[in-house]
Amino acid sequence: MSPLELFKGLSDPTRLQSLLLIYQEQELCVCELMVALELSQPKISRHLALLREAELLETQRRGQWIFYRLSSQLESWANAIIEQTYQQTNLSDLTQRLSDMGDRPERMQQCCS
Amino acid sequence: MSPLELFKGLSDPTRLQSLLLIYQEQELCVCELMVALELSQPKISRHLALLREAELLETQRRGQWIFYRLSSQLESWANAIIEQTYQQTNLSDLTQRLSDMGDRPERMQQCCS
DNA sequence: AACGTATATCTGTTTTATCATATGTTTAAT
DNA sequence: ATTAAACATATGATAAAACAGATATACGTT
Repeated sequence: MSPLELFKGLSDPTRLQSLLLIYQEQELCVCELMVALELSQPKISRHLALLREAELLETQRRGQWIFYRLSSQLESWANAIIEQTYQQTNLSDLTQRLSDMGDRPERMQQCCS
Repeated sequence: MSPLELFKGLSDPTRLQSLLLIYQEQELCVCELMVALELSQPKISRHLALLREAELLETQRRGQWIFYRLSSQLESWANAIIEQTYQQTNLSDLTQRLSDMGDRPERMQQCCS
């Protein structure tokens, strides 16, 4: 992945917020992002597909949910840029709506942090 | 300047290369970027105008030339992202064409480094 | 059947490229 | 001094391309 592809991925508010929130939460599914960003399902899904095609995100299906997380292939410079951006961004509204959300899918136990 | 604006600015190859080369060289005028990137004058000029409107670059006229450099207002997180991107990018072709260029505008003496 | 997600299609908007031209500066000629 | 030419850059207009959003629908799982 090149810097240009990273910047294209992050140059849209839906994608930027989605990626940063996923970064913060380790992983999220589409329905959680819909609630946090207050956007329609196809809109979220379409932007996540772009981030996945850019190899910024990867997916894992667990039951009926598809969880998105940062690609495990991400190089360190890309991680550093995401971290710096995260430090610079206020996600409190999104985080709030996420924690107010009912019926969130259950997570696997994080047995070995 | 927000992360989103920075990423929009850097999400085009002409703008990304121009900005990184300016970062490396301290300052450059349009005619130097034309040679280094092998692109037309209006194309370079337009993209630089966008970067200036995004407050990523600032300009200074000296004689018939207009020099572009990184904005002195840039916050440190933005500088850090640019530096990381620079480390990750190979500008040797551009740098080569720049140093092969004849008739480059003269620089002020850098008296006090 | 119900739920979560993806995708196709169409539409409207934004972005980019190109050509022509305008602005401002320097140099040279008269 | 004044004018003209040459040069560097910016910008207006238009066309082409890329992108984003909405609705409807398809797919896969429970």
